[in-house]
Amino acid sequence: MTGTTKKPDPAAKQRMIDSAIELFAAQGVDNVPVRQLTSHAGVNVAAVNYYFGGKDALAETVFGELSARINKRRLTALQTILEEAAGRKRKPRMADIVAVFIDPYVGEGADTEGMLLAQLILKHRLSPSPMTQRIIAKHFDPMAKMFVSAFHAASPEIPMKEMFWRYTFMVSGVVLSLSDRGKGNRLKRISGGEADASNLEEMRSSLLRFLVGGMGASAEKPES
Amino acid sequence: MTGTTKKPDPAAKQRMIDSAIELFAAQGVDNVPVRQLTSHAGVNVAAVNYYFGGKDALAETVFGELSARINKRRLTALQTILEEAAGRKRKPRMADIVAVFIDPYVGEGADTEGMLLAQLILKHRLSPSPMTQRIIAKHFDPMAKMFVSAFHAASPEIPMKEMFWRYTFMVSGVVLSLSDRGKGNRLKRISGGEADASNLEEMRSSLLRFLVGGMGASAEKPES
DNA sequence: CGCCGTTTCAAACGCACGTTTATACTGGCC
DNA sequence: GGCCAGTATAAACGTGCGTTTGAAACGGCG
Repeated sequence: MTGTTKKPDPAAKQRMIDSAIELFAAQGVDNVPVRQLTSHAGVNVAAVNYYFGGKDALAETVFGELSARINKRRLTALQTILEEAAGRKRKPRMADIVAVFIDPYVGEGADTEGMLLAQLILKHRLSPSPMTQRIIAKHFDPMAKMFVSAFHAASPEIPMKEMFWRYTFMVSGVVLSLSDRGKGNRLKRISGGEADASNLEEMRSSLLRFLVGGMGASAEKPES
Repeated sequence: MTGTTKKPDPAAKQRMIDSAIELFAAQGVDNVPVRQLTSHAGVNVAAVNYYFGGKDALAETVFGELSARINKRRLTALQTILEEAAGRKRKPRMADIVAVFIDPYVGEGADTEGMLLAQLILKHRLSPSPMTQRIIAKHFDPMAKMFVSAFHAASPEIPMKEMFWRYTFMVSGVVLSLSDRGKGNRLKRISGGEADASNLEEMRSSLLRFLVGGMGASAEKPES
C-alpha cells in the first residue's frame, strides 16, 4: 500500500468551513456539489454529514457566523452615525447610512464575504427554505428595520412606506449587481470594457451615488 | 377501456407553450420539472422532446418570442420619446426613459410577462448558458446600449461610464425586487404589511421615483 | 496488550430529473 | 382495404445529487 493513512484530522472541520466559504461565495450553495467541497477540503464525502449533519446544516453554520459578524459591525456603525448626528443636532447623512449598508458587499476587503452575503440573499429570494428563513429572520429583519428608520431620519419628508419600498430596491440592486462577474459579465460587455463589476472600488463609488440619489429622491411624481 | 384515446392533437404544441409561459414565470425554468409542465398541458412527457427537442429548446422558444415582442415595443417607445424631445429642442425626460424600461416588468398587464422576463434575466445572471446567452446577446444587449445613450442624452453631464454602472444597478434592482413575492415576501414582512411587492401599481410608482433619482443623481461625491 | 469511543473511508443507496425507446394508435391517401 | 408518415404513450434509461452504510483505522487508557 501507499503511504495514505486514515489518521484522525482535528483541523478537518475548519477546513470544510473554509472551503465552504470560498466555494459557496464563488458559485452559490446550490452549485457546489458536496463532492467538490469535500475534495477541495481534502476530506471524505461523508465528513460533511458526520460533522455538520448535512450540506444544508453546513451552510447554516457558515451563513450564521457571517450574518452575525456583518450585522454586528453594521449595527455599531449605524449607531455611531445616528449619535453623531444627534450630537450635532442635525439629520444623519444619507450617504453615511448607505455606506454602512453597502460596505459589507463592496467595501474594503469585502471580496469573498460580500459575495457570500449576496449568495445568501439571492438564495433566499429565489427559493426560500426554512434554513435561509431562520437566518434572515434572526439577523437581517431587525437590521432592515433599523436601516429604514435611519433612512427616514435622514429624509423625514419621505413616508415610511416609501422607504420600505426603496430599501427593497436597494438590496436588490446591490445583491444582483454584485453577481455580474465571472462568465456572464454583462456590464463589461455592453460597456465595451469601460466598466467592470469585478472592480469593487469603482462599483462602490458608483453605487453610493446611485443609491443616495434613489433613497433621497423626492416622493412627488417625477416630471423632468 | 375508458374513453382515453391517442388522437393526434394539433393544439398540443401551443398548449405546451402556454403552460411553459405560466409555469416558468411563476417558478423559474429550473424549478419546473418537465413532468409538471406536460401534465399541466395535458400532454405526454415525451412531447416536449418530440416537438421542441428538449426543455431548454422550449425555453428558448418562449423566451425568444417574449424578448422580441418586449424589445420591439420598447424600441419604438424610446424612439418616440427621443424624437419628441428633439422636436422640442430639449433633453428627453429621465422619467420617460425609465418608464419605458420598467413597464415590461411593472406596467399595466405586465403580470405574467414581467415575471417571465425577470426569470430570464435572473437565470442568465445566476447561471448563464449558451441558450440565455443567445437571447441576451440578440435581444437585450443592443437595447441596453440604446437605453444607456438615452439616459446620457437626458443627463449629459454624467459620464457614459457612470451610466453603464447605473444601468446595471437599475436592471438588478427591478428584476430582483420583482421576485419578492409569494412565500418569501420580505417587503411585506419587514414593513408590517404596509408595502407588498405583489402590488404592481404601487411598485411601479415607487420604482419610478427611486430610479429617476438614482439615474439622474449628481456624479460628484455625495456629501449630505 | 486489549479494549473502546471517535474518526475515516469506499461503496452503495435512493431520489429527482431530462431524455430515449419501443410500441400503439390515428387519419389521410392510393 | 392497406399502407404510411405523423403522433401519442408508458416504460425504461442514464446521470448527478445528497445521504447512508458498514467496516476499517486510529489514539488514549486501563
